[in-house]
Amino acid sequence: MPELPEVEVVRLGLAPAVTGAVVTAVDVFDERAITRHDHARGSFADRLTGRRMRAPQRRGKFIWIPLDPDPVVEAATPAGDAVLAHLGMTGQLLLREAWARPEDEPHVRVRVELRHPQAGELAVFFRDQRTFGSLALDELVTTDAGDAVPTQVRHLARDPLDPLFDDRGFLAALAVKRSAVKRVLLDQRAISGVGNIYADEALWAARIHPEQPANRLSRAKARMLLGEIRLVLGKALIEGGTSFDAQYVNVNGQAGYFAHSLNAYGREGKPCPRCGTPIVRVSFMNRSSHFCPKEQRLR
DNA sequence: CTTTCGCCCTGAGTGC
DNA sequence: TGCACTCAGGGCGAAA
Repeated sequence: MPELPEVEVVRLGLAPAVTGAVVTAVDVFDERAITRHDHARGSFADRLTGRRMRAPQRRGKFIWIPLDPDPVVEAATPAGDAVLAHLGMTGQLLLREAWARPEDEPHVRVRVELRHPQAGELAVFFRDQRTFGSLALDELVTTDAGDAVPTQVRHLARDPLDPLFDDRGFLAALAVKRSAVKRVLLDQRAISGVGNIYADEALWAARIHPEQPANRLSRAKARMLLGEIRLVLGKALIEGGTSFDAQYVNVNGQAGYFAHSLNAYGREGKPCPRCGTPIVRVSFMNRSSHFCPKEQRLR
């Protein structure tokens, strides 16, 4: 459920607490929470303990926190390394007092204890009900544009809120692909950060049927779609993200408000806010698509 | 190469 | 009340 806006809210919340902090202890309570980690180079806890964190970064739905160079294995990782996090469906990164007990709340998979030069001792809890999320220590690699990203993020396209997002490249990808336009929106190699909720919302705003073949969109329509993607992601970010239940929350455990602003997603049978036609839900790619059957026609 | 499919997982909700 | 079943879906790797 956490898509770009939710993940960005988490990154912004994490930043003041972790930037400059030193990891004093790492407890992994459930190994499934670190399935992204490559154990061949050492355990997650061993590699993270003692390291100093820099400012958190994000691309698409991935967050990472670059670390100051490790004095022990400096040569092995020329661009450095980082703690990488993907929240999956139900992952949460929560700021806690250092004395807070992980066993007092459900699904705490990992606890990272920090000492911050100003804020002092604190802890970050990684909670994850469905364990689709994961943490890892990952190597950074330098991209063509000169920025350093974890190896697991390398294959992702930039996200539409990234100033270096390749508008022309994305439009070209749409123009070439015969698959459903929604499939392209969910393909993180074409555009990252968009998930089921914001794909449905952007398609509704642009009046495009989710199963319209991407290459059948006019250039103008495709450009409008990209604009609506940026618009809906930006609005959701300002509202603190979309929360349906207690699953998505910021680092302080608070829900976002954007669920009230959804026009299509999760509104099956309810009137389209523009024309009143009941929103329909159809099965698509093992998930659901919600759209207005009157305004979003398959051509 | 593209596209599809199955798997990972838990708790809320539904139907009988 | 209880039990079986369905659903939510991001990422990834295997299969077609």
